Amino acid sequence: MLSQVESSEPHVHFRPHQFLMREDEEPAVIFQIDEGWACRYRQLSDGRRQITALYLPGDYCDPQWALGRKPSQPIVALTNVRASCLPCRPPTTSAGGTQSAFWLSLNDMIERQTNWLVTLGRKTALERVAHLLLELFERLRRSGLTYGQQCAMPLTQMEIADMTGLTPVHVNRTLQLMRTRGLVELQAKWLRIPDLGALRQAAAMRAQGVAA
Amino acid sequence: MLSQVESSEPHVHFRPHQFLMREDEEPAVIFQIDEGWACRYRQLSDGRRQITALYLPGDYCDPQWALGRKPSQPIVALTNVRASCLPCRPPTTSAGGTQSAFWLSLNDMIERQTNWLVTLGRKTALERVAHLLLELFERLRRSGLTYGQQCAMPLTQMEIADMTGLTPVHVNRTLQLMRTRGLVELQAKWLRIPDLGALRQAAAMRAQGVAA
DNA sequence: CGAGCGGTTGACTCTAGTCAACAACGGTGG
DNA sequence: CCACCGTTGTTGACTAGAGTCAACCGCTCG
Repeated sequence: MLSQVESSEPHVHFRPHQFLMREDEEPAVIFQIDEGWACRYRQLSDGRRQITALYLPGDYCDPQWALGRKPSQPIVALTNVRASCLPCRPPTTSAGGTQSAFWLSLNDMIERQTNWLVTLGRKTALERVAHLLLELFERLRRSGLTYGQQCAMPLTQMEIADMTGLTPVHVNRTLQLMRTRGLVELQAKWLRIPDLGALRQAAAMRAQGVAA
Repeated sequence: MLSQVESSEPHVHFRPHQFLMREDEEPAVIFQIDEGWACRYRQLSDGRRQITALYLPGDYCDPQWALGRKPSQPIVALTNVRASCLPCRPPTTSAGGTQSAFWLSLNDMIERQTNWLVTLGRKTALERVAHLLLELFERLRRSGLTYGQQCAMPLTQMEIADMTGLTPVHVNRTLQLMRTRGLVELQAKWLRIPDLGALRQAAAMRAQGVAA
């Protein structure tokens, strides 16, 4: 169930539910996801689970490992994952300064995390799910993984629940509501967003700069 | 209402409700809090507010500014604040590597933020408030600002609510409950924790390493 | 063919939110 | 010195959004 990383091998594969990293393990490398989705989470002793980060193609996993101590949360593959292995102390630290793609990606991750604090603390179920689907679409679009108004959406409703802090049942009802309002079309692990502006409004997100 | 920072002056003062940084402003310096409390927050268009970070004495404000673009959230003083001004591109970047106090503090901040994702996503009102009071006490203790089982607690119930994603009314009821259970004594902006272990359990936090 | 997972729906419960009134406190200005 | 006023804290009655429990469907994969 645990990944066997060979330092001489720059690529690794993982199956769904396979760990990329276990809690309190010393990371040997930082992964860069080439294909597939993964997530970081914490599980409480009574079973409640919260997903705290989602890793999509192109993402570093995890950039924070370059900063300090051991990871405090496990990371698990959600789909089949193909990843490259980078050294844990990226040369960018001393070389390219803080403006390198690597450090900017850490900045982005912190930014997303902060946005989720607002969503989990203050938003309704519909706003939460809208935030998630919107973020997925826009991140995938930046990586060229969208097709018109559509993109892949392999998450189960259970996983959406663990991401949005809701129960699977309520996620289901919320998705129904969004469908009837024409905010999203979601079926067969495929997402279509008819009106991005409407979804952004439903998510109560900050207005998005066009040039960004 | 806005701070006047002179680059030749290494110290600045702020009054309660005064901004250390406004949204989308270009930071000229990174503050290090010498005294007092501040917070970062986001406010939604309908008034809902979520505090996303708390800055206590010793904290950098904000370490993330060394990484990238403009801050997307305002920072405001909660009490009187005295702070030092550090350059935005800390020499530590190229010099001391990623193990410097500065980068470790960024790591800590991300860690705390991740813990709050779990709390806001999955925990009950009592667990949320317990998490907050516990974190405050332990951060202040690390800075030598606790006195036995006690520490300062200048936050209003309104601010606790904006931190924990609750309403002020419910924060009040929750504090009452915690008082009757003997978990905390809180009065006159002063917090006493009779049994740290009990509070940790009530907060449903990960068990804390003794040596940490 | 059967088991198990993911999705759907209904009925009911309960935690937290809302609205409203009032008390306690602190600072300000007459 | 004290009356006034805004802020903070407290309490009660009621509401609503999300959780719980349970049943059932459809599909995929051994």
